[in-house]
Amino acid sequence: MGKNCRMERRERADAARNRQAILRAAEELLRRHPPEQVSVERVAAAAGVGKGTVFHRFGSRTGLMRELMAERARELEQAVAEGPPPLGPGAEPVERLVAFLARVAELGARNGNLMAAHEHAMATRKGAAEERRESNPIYVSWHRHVSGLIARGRPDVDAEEIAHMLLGTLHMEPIASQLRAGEHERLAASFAELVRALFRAGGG
Amino acid sequence: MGKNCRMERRERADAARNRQAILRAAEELLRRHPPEQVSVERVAAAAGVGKGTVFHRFGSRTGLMRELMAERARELEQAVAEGPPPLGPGAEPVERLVAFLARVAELGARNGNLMAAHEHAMATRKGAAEERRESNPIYVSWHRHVSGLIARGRPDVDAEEIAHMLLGTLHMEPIASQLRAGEHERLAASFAELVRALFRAGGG
DNA sequence: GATTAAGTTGACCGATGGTCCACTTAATAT
DNA sequence: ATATTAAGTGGACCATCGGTCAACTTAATC
Repeated sequence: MGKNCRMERRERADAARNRQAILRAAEELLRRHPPEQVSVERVAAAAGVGKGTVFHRFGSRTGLMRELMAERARELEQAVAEGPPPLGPGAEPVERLVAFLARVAELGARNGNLMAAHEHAMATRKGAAEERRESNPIYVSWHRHVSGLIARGRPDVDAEEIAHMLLGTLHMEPIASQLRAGEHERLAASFAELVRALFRAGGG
Repeated sequence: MGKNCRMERRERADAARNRQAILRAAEELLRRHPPEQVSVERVAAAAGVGKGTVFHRFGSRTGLMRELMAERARELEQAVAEGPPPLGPGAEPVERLVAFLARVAELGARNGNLMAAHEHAMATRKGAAEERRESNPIYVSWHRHVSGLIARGRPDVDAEEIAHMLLGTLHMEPIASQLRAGEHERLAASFAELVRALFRAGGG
């Protein structure tokens, strides 16, 4: 019952170091190469570990990409939950939505091929039912946020469907490559245009 | 200079037969299985031909999917160019756009995994610059139509971007699976909602 | 029936995501 | 310090994929 009686065994020090090395290596490779060229083996080599280690840590290519994405999304998630308006609570739904989508676009722009890589990983053979069914938790949380805001502003429309449509944009190749080039303002502007039009049309 | 002096050598009879067999087999497999499980080899086996024949006919997996997609799109393309309103010329841009997107949704619903398969094929390693740059001609033509209609109704917005956003919807996994389940009306309704809101917001 | 270009095929290639297990090593208990 | 041991590691190995190719067939022509 001493101070070392932790039930949850911590991750070993070398394991934690390797986890970081792998994540950083994947990040770096993804910044410079299209996702289909960033194989697990290359990531492992760049991180200075064996391929098996990557799979041991992240389970699958999808798992690695998911973790990378989660890392990027955490900051945004917090800003949404408890940050200042218009992103955080307090502002009107329209403004919150516009602000959120702008940030998502920016996040897409800063992360190069990450979104595409995750999509690509999901589309790959092995991970059948389990991996793909519940999709990725970040998408789910984003979708909940967006569809919640839409529902508050326009209770009469199919908010969930429209939220899927808006977020789907990020996974589109023509737009993704635009984001990769840094042009996130263009997407943000069109997001704003669509959202404002939608809210105005019903609000009177 | 007799009656057989055709310069354009026709496709041989057995080749034409195999082409059809391959297309139909791919169609059938795609109706029942997720795209990543429909390998070229399986298509070939189902069509009763060798793998090499598929590549000889269609060049690549992408080429096969593209052809399948083109086959499905031809009918729609013609209806748009010279059919009766609201799909064809004559109706207001809003109505044409709503009608067009409804048909696109329906097309997606009837074709199971075709869109996803094409996307999946595009994301696959080999076909680097050439295959991917100009994207697929069907998408380009759809995009031109949609962005043209938007520009006519709302000259002040970024029509090309918004057209990408609307069409991008079809490539989204949550919505694609909805379409696969036959629920194309739901997508069509949200398309209509968004488009009407967009046009109303600017038209006064 | 001969000629020939078009078509066909399956063994083969390099690469990928993922598995496995013999081997190391960090954290603990003594 | 040393022993114990569970966690971690690495890379040969596997099935499968898209794609290539050279030897072989065959449909269309004269």
